[in-house]
Amino acid sequence: MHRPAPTLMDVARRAGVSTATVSRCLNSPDRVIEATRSKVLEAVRDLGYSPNFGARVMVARRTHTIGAIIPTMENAIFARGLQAFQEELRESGYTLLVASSSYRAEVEEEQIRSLVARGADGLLLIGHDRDPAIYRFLETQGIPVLVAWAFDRAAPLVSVGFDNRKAMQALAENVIGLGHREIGLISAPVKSNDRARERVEGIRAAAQAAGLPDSSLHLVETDYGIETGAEAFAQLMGRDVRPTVVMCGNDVLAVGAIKQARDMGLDVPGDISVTGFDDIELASVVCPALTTVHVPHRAMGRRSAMQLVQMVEGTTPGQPLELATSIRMRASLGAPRPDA
Amino acid sequence: MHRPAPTLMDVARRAGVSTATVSRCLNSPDRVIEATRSKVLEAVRDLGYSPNFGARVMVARRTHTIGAIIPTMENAIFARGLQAFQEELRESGYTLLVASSSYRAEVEEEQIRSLVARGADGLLLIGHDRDPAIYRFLETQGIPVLVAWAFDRAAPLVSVGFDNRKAMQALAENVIGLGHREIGLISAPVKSNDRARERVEGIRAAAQAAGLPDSSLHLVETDYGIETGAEAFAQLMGRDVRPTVVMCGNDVLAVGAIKQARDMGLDVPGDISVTGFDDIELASVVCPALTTVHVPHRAMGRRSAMQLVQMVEGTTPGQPLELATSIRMRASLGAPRPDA
DNA sequence: TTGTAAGCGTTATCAA
DNA sequence: TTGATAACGCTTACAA
Repeated sequence: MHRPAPTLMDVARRAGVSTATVSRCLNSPDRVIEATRSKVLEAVRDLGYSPNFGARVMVARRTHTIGAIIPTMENAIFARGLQAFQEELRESGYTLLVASSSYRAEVEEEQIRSLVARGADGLLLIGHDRDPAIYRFLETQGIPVLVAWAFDRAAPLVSVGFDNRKAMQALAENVIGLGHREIGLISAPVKSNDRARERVEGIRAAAQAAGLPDSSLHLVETDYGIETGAEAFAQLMGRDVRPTVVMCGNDVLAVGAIKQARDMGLDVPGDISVTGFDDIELASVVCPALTTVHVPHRAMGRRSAMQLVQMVEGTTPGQPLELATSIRMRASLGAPRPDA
Repeated sequence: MHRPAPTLMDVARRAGVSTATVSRCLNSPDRVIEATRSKVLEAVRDLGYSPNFGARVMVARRTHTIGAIIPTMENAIFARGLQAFQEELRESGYTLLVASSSYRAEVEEEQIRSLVARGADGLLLIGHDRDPAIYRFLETQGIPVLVAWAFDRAAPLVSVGFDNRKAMQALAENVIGLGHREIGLISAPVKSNDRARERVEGIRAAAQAAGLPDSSLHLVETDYGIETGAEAFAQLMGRDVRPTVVMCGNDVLAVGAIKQARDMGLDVPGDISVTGFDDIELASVVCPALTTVHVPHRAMGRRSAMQLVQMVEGTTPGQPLELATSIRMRASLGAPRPDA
């Protein structure tokens, strides 16, 4: 545990050559004669040599590493997209380093600095909402940054994602079209979370367009989780005016809502409709299956990786890419009871 | 994008001091007087300076980085434990780097080398099954390695986890106790996956102990996924002897099985019982709720982090820790039909 | 309290 | 084809 790792020098000594030759064997094997090469490679194996990354980076100025900071790993949404992101990166010869911020802005900032310090060649961030100071920092560091899971052509950073507002608005229009007039909303905290905020705004926009008064929207904010979704649902059901539908900011909250409805003996969608956002596996497994907005997570991950690699390699300045979402109509959404 | 990042030298020049002083300001601020310090810190801010990790590591020989390689990110099981792992690490001042191997041994090996090269102070691996050569490599590198999600006191590496075999055996005993005599098994591929293998063996052990012939076990191996679980289930149902229960190697496969049962018009557990392993959120959400083995993922993550930090800091040589699992009896498991 | 200078382990440029 | 040797950006004795 405390034995120092072998260095290039150790290998060179053992093989009876110079460090330069060892380095060449490893990096451009054809520039070295066969006999020397095999001698060196043998020494490498014997010693279990592995090049020191720090030293290598210091001289090469490139780490072939991409950093990603996501709000949480404990979340199928990011996990799936990230897996695709990493697969694509790997194919381009890059390694992915992941950190999670637990949805806390100050932790995210710390992680950004940490990944930059570690020499990440590029960064993937989720959403646009953050302290401008951090953008200035990234600017001076000259590190390409891509935003995913959101799309905003006007934002300071290039994004590959979808329009959260538009997507949720489309779903809300459907909901209102079915005749719902009192709409419950369960949202993740909107502070420093543009995705959550935009989704709520999408619903507002749809309501306004349909001529519904502001009072017909009943909002509860809560942390991400099945349990918290259930609690928020119970809270909504306890209010004076009961909504006929509960639209949730994501599938996990929605599943919590459905669970709570079951526990309260309410029929979904007979007594109350529920919708989600993301279309993770949970959505099609829960009973009744969840009506939700389908997000092309894997495509977003892959495209983000391609885009970011291009930015890092200087081929392009970074092009915003908007992906389409679609609505998955499933059993959890129905028309409100006529007598309600 | 191509502007070189500011160096310690740049900061020193701007603040009109030596590089040593700048370094001291950053690392031991009390060894420098207030006036100088503020001058330096101002220059740091102006320039958006961030220390070069490579250079720093080269001299400090410590990265305060822990690497983890998991089979996949797209999986609530690892995600939850890993989130806890990272939270605990953060509290101890370590950064987590995650890589995923897509369940491929050769990719895992590549990732191990990559993380080692990046100067990870310690490594977290999943399960014990891998090429001995890689253990030799880790040995020569002198890097502490901890195995999680499995427990085996006899294995070459210290593990923090649970006994997959014992856990599954306990569940199987329950199943057999209910009267099941023909048991379907859906397992992840057991090649280089000791967890999967041990779970199957647990069932075998229980069957043998109950005097069931080997022929009463009907095994299908398939990749991880809801869809693949569904296909495997359909395959089992198509065989000459229909099992009365299908035990799955994990919850995701089990949910696929339940889904397929529904699609085939089979009642669970009336016509066929289904069990899982892991107790992820999916398990309690699916209808009917899934009987499964509860694994203390978060605790495992936290304890692994604590253990690994201790190993890295040389406080202890690493102590194996076995965590207890328990059985969650839910609606998906019942007694077989008497007439079956 | 601050500055000077010697490494840390690589890679790359020259010469040999 | 190979070997010296000078960077790379930082920390840390040691000197001042």
